[in-house]
Amino acid sequence: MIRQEIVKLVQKATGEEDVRLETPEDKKYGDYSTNIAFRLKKDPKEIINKLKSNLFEKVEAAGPGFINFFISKEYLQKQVREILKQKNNFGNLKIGQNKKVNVEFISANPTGPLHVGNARGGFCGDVLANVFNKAGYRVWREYYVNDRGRQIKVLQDTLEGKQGYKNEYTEKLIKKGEKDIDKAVKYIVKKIENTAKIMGIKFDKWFYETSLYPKEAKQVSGFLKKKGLVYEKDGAIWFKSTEFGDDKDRVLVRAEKKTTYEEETYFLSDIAYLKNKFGRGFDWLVIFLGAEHHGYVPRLKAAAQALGYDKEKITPIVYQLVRLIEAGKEVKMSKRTGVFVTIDELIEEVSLDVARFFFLTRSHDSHLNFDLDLAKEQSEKNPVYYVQYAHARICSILAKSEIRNPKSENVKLLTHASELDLIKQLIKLPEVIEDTAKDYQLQRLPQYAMELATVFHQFYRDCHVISEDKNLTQARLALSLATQIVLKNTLSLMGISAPEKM
RNA sequence: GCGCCCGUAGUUUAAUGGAUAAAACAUUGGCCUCCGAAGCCAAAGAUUACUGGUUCGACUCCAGUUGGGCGCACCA
Repeated sequence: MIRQEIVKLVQKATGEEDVRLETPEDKKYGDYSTNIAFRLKKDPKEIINKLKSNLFEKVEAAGPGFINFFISKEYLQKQVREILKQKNNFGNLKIGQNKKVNVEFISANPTGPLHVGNARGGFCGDVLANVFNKAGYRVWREYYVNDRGRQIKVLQDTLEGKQGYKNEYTEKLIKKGEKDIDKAVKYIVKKIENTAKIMGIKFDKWFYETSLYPKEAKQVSGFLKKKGLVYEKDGAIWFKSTEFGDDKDRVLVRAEKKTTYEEETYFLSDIAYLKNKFGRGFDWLVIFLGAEHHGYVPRLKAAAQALGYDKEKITPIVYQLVRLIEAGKEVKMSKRTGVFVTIDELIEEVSLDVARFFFLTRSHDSHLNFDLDLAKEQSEKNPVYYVQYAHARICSILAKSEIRNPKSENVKLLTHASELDLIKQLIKLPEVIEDTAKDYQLQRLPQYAMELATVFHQFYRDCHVISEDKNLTQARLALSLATQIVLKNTLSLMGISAPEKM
């Protein structure tokens, strides 16, 4: 990775560990730039003199203390061959060090269909898992099924004709006269599994809350009791989560007669689940939570500490809620009233590729307004097609050329500014993976894909690929092929198809 | 009341404390005798909610104000 190499060079020249590179917006400031001279209050020229490398066309001092790096074309040309060699492995990193990471997402209650609110966590979770995988982690996708507790009681009430959940699944169950709650849950989970499939998500495990009972739940409460972290009050059993920074203690086991369903709270289940996950050897737990559950983070971290785990090994990712808009006005989504747009509906209307791109383009911590009519109307103009078009265009060129394996020895003929710009964009993929694996800002992926498509289209405009000049044709075909590889790589990270024709 | 998140072109959103705040859609104009016009080029459009502070430098960090979302159960 070029960025890493430059960082190392600067570290060596300055003796400073903390070196950060930026990619300037304006080309005249180079391909990469650092403000290290400013931070160290040193003369940039002094640092530049210590830099010994053939990576650069030139390195210059500029502005109030920047050092700007211009990558040499020889280096860039070589990268085309590198990409062709690595193919789908291009962009694979080792920062995950083969560690096992468990990514839990969606985990919606089995009481009705998944809706557009669940779509956000679903697509983000799946794609982040892809990114982790590419960054060198061993990834495990998990869906936690809350198949006990209050919502199941309410589901049962629904089956018995009392007030409850109103949706196509419960209506179907009522019609069938299903009264067996286990069968009802099974039916709904199967439906949800199918929706996940439609979303292009493959969970490695559907973990049932009930599977923690009675053994693991009992073990965990026994463990906490032994540690003196629980006490009894008003007939209930409480966990001293305040000892670990939570703002109040939490109930683990309800007082009898205060509940019409099981006495153990979801929180006890969650502690047992936490222990179960670590027990399965995961080094890191990533959990996607809708904003309505953000208050749950401190008690989860408290539980981890009580169990003796490092709370830093748990990373909750809170995404803001999706607001449903109809005819310009907000509509409250509710599983009770049945007001929501299901994911199946959404994908049917706008296609999976558009749906994924739509949710990925927005930062998970910005609020999202979702208007199905608007989404339908704009789906044809979704930028995802812009990216896919670039891919299809490459396929068409490659098909036309009749040269299947372009010789990459000719890459030194790639000297046009548009060719070099394209290569510069191609070699940013590993940086995108690295940054995203570290900060979880998934919108970087669609952003990158669009920029890549743009520089390719510009290359296409400026440089005719298939021409009389055979050597140049080989070189440009090699570059096109490299672009195809990177585009396909990026799209597949997002779970979006890379069509050869459109 | 306390806590978390958000306020950026007409709209939907970007922007690891950096250099002229970026794109898509919408609007206006130009480009197919030439590898796919689902493309390219250009114009216009922003006091980054407001006020202070820190900094050589703030959309970004801090404090306050304001508008909105969410949470503060022996619900999950």
